[in-house]
Amino acid sequence: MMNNKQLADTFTLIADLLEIKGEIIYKTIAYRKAAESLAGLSREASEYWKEKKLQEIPGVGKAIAEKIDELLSTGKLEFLEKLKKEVHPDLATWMKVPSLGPKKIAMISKELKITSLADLEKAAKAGKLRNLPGMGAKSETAILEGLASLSRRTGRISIGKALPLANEIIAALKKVKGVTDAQPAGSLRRMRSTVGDLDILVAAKDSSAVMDAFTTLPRVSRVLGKGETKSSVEFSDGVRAQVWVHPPEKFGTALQYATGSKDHNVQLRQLALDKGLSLSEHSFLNVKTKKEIFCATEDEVYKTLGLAWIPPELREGRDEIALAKANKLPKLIEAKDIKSNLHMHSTYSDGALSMLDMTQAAIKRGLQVIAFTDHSVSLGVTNGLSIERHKQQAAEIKKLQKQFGDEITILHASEVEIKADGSLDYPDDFLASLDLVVASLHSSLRQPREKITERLLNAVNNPHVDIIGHPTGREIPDREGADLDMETILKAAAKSGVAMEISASPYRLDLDDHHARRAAELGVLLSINTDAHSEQDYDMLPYGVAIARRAGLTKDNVINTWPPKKLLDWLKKRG
DNA sequence: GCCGTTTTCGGCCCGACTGTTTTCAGTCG
Repeated sequence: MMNNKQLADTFTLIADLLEIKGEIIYKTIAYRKAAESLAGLSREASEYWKEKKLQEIPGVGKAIAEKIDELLSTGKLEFLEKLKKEVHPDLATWMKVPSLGPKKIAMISKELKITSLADLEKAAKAGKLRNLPGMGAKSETAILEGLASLSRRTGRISIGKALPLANEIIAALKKVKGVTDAQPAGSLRRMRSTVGDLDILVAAKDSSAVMDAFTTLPRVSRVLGKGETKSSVEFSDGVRAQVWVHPPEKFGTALQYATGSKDHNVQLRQLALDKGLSLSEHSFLNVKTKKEIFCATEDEVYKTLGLAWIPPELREGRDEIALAKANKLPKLIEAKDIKSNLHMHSTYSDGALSMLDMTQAAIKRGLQVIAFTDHSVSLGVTNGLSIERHKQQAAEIKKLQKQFGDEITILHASEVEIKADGSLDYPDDFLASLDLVVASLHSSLRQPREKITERLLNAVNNPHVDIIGHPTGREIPDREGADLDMETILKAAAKSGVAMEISASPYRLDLDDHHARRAAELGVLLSINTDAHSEQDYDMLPYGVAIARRAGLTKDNVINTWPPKKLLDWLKKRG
C-alpha cells in the first residue's frame, strides 16, 4: 500500500515528465498541487480512499482521484507507464539541476539524443551544449556549475542549521548604512522543518551597498545573480541564500509577499481583488482609481484587507485566512509558555552534563519542572540504566531536590525503550515507581507497518507510560520515520490519555506539524521537550514550539505549559 | 487538471534576472 509520500513522489514525477513533454502548464501545476497536498496531509490518503472521499483532498479532482485509486489498488499506473514511453523518466532528474528547466531539457535531450545526467555532464564538458539553439558558453558553464552544486547539496537543510545561518547574514546586513530592517522570509520565516534556500528581506532606500555587502560575505563561494532588487549567492557548503531589498515604506507588502506560502498569497490576492484592490509585493493598487497604497508593515497589509495579522507559521493556505476573517485565529502557544522539560539526559546515560549542571542550566532558563529521562537498560550504546543504577540516581535526585528546594521540581524518570517485540524495557512495577515514563522507539524502525504500529500501541496503552517520545523516530534530513499507522495511534492516545511528544530537537521535530495538528483535532495531549543532552540543547525549544504553532496549537494542548501542581497531579493520577 | 457568492467554462501570479538576443525566452521564486 503506497503512503502519502510515495503518492506525492509519483505525481511529482508525472508533473516533471508532462512539463518536459510540453503539456499545458496548468495541467502540470495541477499535478504538483496534488502532490504537495498529499505530502502535507495529516491523515493517510488510503483512509480517504477507503471512505471513498479522495476528492475531499485539496487539489484532487476526478482524474487524480482515479489515478490514486489505481495506484492504491494495483500499485501501478497505466497513465504513467505510457508517459514514461514518451518522455524518458531519467529526464525528471534533470529538473533538479539549477539553471535547467523543462524547455532546455527537452531541447538538449532531443538534439543530443541523451537521457542520463552522466551523459549531460559529458556533453557539457565536451563543449557540445554551447552551439545548441538559444545556448551559449555561459549557459554551458551554468549547467556544469549546476551539476556540481547538485552533487554538493544534500537537498533541503534543517531549520536548525538554516535559522542560525540566516541570523548571521541578517546581523551583517543590518550593519550596512541605510538599512532600517532585515528579516527572514519564505519557509524559513514560516518555520518549516526544512528549508531549501534562505530568503532574506532588507529594508533600505538604496540597495547597492546591501547587495555589495551580501555578495561579499565570508564563505560565499559563488554569486548566482546580482541585481538592484534581488541577489543570490551560494556558500561553500552548498547552501544558497537570496536577499531582496525594498524601500522601507514598501517593506510590509514586500515581507508579506516573500514570506508566502504561495497558496496563502494566492488566497490573499483574491481577497484583495474582491475589495477592488490588486496586491503585489510593491503595494496595493486600487483597480478603479489607480491609487497606490503603501504598507510599511505587514500589520497594515492585513489590516487593509480587514484581517488580523496572521502569524507566519500559519500561512500555508489552509483555513487561516477564513479564521482571520472571522476573528477566530487561535492564540498560538509561545516559547515563554513552556514551564517544564520532561525529556532530557544526564551523564547517567548519554548526556554530556551531570544532573547538577543540567539542573542549574534549567533554572537559568526559568524552567519549573524537569525530568531526568536517562535511557533504559537495553540501549547499551547509551549506557542505559539498570534498575540497580536507578536506585543510585533516585538518591542523587532526592539530594538535588533538597539542595534546590522550591526553585525547581526534579522528577526521577526514564526514557524506556519500546523493544523490537513491543514489550517495554522494565517491568510494570518498576515503571510504576518512577515519577514519569517516556516510551520511545530507537531500534528496529524498519519493521512492517502493522508490526511497528502494534509495538507503539503497546506503549500507548500501558498505564504507566506518560509520554510517547519522538514517535516516528525520524531524523532530519536523512532518516524517514517508521511506517506507522498514525491515525490509529493517535486515536488510541486520545483514549488512553498518554501525551504525544513534539521533539524540539531540530534533527527530529517529531511529531511533525501535520501529525500534531491531527493529534489536537482528536483531543490528544501533546508534550514539547528538547531531549537535551547538553546545556545548549535547551535552547532548541523554539523549534519545537514552532512545530506546535504550525499545527495551530494553543497552550491548552500542551502539558508543558501547565502549572507544576497540575502537571504533578496529572502524573500521579496516571500512576 | 482543478475549481466555483463573476460557477460547468475559462481562468489559473507574475516580476526580476540572465543570457542570447536585437526585442525575447527560459528559469526562478
